[in-house]
Amino acid sequence: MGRQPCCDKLGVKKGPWTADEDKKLVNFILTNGQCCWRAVPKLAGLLRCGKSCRLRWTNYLRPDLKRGLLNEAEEQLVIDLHARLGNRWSKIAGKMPGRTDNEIKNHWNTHIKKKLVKRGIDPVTHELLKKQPAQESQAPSRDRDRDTKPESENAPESDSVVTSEDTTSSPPENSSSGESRSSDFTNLDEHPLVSFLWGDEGYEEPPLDSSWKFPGLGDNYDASMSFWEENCAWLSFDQDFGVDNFGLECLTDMEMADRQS
DNA sequence: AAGCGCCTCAACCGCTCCCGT
DNA sequence: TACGGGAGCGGTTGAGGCGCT
Repeated sequence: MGRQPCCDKLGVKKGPWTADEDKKLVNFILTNGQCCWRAVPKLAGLLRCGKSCRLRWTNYLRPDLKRGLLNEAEEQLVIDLHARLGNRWSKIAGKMPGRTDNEIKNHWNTHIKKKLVKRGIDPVTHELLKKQPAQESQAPSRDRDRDTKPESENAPESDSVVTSEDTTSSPPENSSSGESRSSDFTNLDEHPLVSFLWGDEGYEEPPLDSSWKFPGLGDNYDASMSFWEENCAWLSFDQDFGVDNFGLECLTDMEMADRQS
């Protein structure tokens, strides 16, 4: 139907985000909250399309994001949820505070899929593969080496479908996107994200509030990033995301919701 | 030390869903 | 109820990183 593109193709920047752009976006969202994404680039002074801004925020800049690889419990949780929900990554991510759909999707495609195949499980149906492909995967290859961590590799597969019973270790108390956590900061000075972003030298002060500067931070983006990672741990699993439980109940709820839809 | 090939993951694209009118 | 517009979702891509030869 020739839908209107989400943004003018002309004059819209693509590709990796710069620290400067990140700062502008974060400044804007922390100040104004998430309004309509279409308007964000213009208001924030970015030459990006709104979609791109939303993606950058939800997948990378959001304060409540955990970073780093999924741990074993999280992986198992992903497997369980995938068995129930299929490729509905956003729903899966919704049950894993601090993780994004993109992150989970990537991890699934690059790690979990392979592991399941190695264990003789079809990653699509979560049922046992007819012919154990374990042997096939023995073929020497570098990535196998990388993947070949002892941890779950030897897990016996007695069930054709992976169940949730063994995921009681799953940490998240609840779900909910936690998208607007930034509003919890009454003083933006205290916002670690602002802190780390200011750590980048050479950035021109935005017209918002010069008091946001944090000279104590590192000089480069990476250093600041690690600062951010360290200081935002509280935003991950320790945080109350507003949903009571993250056990099987949530799955039941999901199933109910699915049935309704 | 250099070159090559594979892997990872951030970002894009296009479709679907949802909501307001 | 139908339509249009915006947001969200899932699949895909490609640049950069890393390990092996």
